[in-house]
Amino acid sequence: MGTTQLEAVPEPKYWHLKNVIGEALDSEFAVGEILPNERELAARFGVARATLRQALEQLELEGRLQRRRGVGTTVAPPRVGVDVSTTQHVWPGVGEDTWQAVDGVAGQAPLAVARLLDVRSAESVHIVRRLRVSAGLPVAAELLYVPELSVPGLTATDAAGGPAGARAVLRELQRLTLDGQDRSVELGSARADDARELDRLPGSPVLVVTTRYLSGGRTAAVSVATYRADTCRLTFGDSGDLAMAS
Amino acid sequence: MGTTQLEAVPEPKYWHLKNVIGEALDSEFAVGEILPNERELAARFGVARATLRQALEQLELEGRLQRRRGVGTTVAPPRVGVDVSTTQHVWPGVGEDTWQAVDGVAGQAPLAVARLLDVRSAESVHIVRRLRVSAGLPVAAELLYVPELSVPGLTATDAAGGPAGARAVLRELQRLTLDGQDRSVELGSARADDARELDRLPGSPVLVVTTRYLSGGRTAAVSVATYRADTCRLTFGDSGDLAMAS
DNA sequence: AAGTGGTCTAGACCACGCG
DNA sequence: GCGTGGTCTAGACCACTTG
Repeated sequence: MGTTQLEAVPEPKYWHLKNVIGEALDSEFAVGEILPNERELAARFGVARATLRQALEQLELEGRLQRRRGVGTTVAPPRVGVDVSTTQHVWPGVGEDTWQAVDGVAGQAPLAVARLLDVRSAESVHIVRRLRVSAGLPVAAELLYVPELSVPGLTATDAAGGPAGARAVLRELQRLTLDGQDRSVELGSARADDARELDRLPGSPVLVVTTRYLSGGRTAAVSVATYRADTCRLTFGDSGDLAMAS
Repeated sequence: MGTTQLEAVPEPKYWHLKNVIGEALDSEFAVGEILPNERELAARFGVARATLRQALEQLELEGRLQRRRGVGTTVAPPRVGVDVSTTQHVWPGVGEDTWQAVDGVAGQAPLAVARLLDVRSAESVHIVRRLRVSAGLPVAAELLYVPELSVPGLTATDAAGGPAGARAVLRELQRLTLDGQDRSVELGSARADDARELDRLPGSPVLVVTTRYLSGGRTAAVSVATYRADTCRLTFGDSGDLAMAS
């Protein structure tokens, strides 16, 4: 009875730390400014480096910090709004400057994609690799899976081999009538190859946008685009611009 | 010269571990099955517990595992597709069973929301708290910010106090004509109160869906909905159902 | 009370970017 | 070569759930 419980809910140290640093970020740091290094920060707050890192990880997840090995930790700019609205209803690669074709190969779709395509998982499909660039920085890497059935006027050698092959597939795809598309967004972690192209470490959090392109009652193509979760805010608006900047 | 470098690219242990366990999950475990505990797994793989945990964290981020303190680690079911398509163009709370009103209070919007509402940050707004339930489980917690200007026929006492007040605000809002809406999705970490309602730990990854409701050339309301990133896949489709289930 | 995952420590070494 | 963040260890204790 005698003791009044002042700290009834002892919140974790890293959580408290995250909030403290977050507030400091708002008031005492400018975008792009570099923070003291982790060993220094840990010492300053009187915690182990691992605990300090847990706080920084959260802030990076929220897009407020950017950490680069060999360089340091900097204050991140506000997230970029990236338009992924589905209202345009066009095939990938039509009025293009946002996406650039990187490569085209023949291969087989992963199981989950094969199901969406309604294709035997061992069956060979065209795979087009594209990169989305915004303001000079890569924001997304895409794998576009196109069954050979969707682009009959194309040989395997046409489709393969560098950007030219990739563009050939996109061109053939655009000859079909697009009946509709649906799209989903979920959290994922970057595969090794995507991470390399996005200039991130393997496993970093990404937003995975899966789009199914419908034509003639079939799924004509499936796109799996992985967006950097730290720097991107996906926008779907009619009016597009949900600016939160100052 | 003598030694041939077989492991030219030493990938991190936790990464390799993640892949090994991930494959085991596909082949040797059923949904809902509980894994051996972390100390046991770490010993079995010959790594420190922290390293093992790093691998499990990634798998949980990808929605493949579910960990609960005091209980254990279980194999997660495939993510639930949650429809968040914007095509309906309706005010929140119209043909409702997916969302349930929890509470209504008067308060002031956080800075980022105040900017979207074009409202002085100190100005009092109605705040409606809602919970989205899918298949009996909470999947999202929402804060709906409604400036008093948008619902002039409502006193502060009408709006406050439990579910009834919340529903009063929604009802008034529906009297306006909805001109449009736009929406954005980004990664965030759960605030303490959201985490509690979603049955997660504070800071767990969430998908933050911000919706702006436009009426009469103004932003009549802003909704900030946080979805559990581990269990949810947000769908935007015309045809809605992007099922990846077996 | 026992067993689980969650937090935290104090160290060590590694991989990378830059001067 | 030096300083940075990234990985890893071996241990301790805490918070929670369940029998």
